[in-house]
Amino acid sequence: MPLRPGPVYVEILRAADSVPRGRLTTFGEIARTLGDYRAAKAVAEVISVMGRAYGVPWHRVVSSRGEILRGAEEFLREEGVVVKGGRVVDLTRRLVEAGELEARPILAEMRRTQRILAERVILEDEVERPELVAGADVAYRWERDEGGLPVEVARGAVVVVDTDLRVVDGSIQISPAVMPYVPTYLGFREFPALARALSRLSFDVAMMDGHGIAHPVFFGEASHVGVCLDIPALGVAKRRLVGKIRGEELIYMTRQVGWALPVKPEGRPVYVSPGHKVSLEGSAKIVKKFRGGTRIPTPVRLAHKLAEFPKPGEGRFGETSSL
DNA sequence: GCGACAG
DNA sequence: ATCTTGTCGC
Repeated sequence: MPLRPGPVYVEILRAADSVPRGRLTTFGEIARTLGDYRAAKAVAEVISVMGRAYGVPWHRVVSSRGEILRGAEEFLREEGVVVKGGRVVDLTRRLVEAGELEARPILAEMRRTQRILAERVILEDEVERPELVAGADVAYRWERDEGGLPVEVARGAVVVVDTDLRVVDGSIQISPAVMPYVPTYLGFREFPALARALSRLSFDVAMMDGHGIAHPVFFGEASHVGVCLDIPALGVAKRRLVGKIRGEELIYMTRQVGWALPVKPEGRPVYVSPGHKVSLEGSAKIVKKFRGGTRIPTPVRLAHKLAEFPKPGEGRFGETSSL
């Protein structure tokens, strides 16, 4: 099966390819063309890692302050662009703005999909007393395909844990990443790898690294996975994406979307939010029950470890540990 | 420099 | 998330 970069990677490269010789654009302009300025950092990474190998004029894409990518200076000079101190001098005059770039507003389309699917989220407990919790996480690595082209690879891992916090089952699934990490679109990035691993196992509720409804359109990764696989799911995150903390409640747009559960009296809280077929109360209850003395609950912690790509020379059969 | 947006 | 040296604390 040949590795093909997903549509978001393709649109980023297409946008860069539409910048003519002697002109420039920015990571942010490309991100806005895709439909969301939040993708600016992802654009920078994709252009710098994939641009040269895919034959697009990567050197014509710079930061909003005119900072150029490493190695771009000689190519820009050759096109008559003046570079001084690692920055282009006349960005304004040469700038190709978002409206002139050739790319589809794919992130805007994905946002619409999130809004539609968010209406399907159910915030009631399907399972009253979960016995088996599936911790799920994904690790990433840039690799090269058979033709030497860089592709980002996802390694999804799921660990099923019982009420004694014992591992009873697990799965690892490797697949090409479908899109780079863009804040608020994490569900799209991780869903394929998670779905492959989750669909091979049986459990009562899935717990993943990320947020559930604590999201700008109430459709974080845990909601995405929960709705699309029609399984109970909840999110556990180390950092906040949206909302304000009031006591232990996480409030966004006048309603509670999750919890900021204290771990130690003075330590940082862990953010918990329902994804699908789990209630607010249920999500906190499950995390407390399956938390083994550490900040990150055991199922997610183990999944995180299992997802890691083995270092060269370590592990057998491509596995980090045996399950 | 500030603000900050999961992974 | 990944890249990475040393450092702090249970």
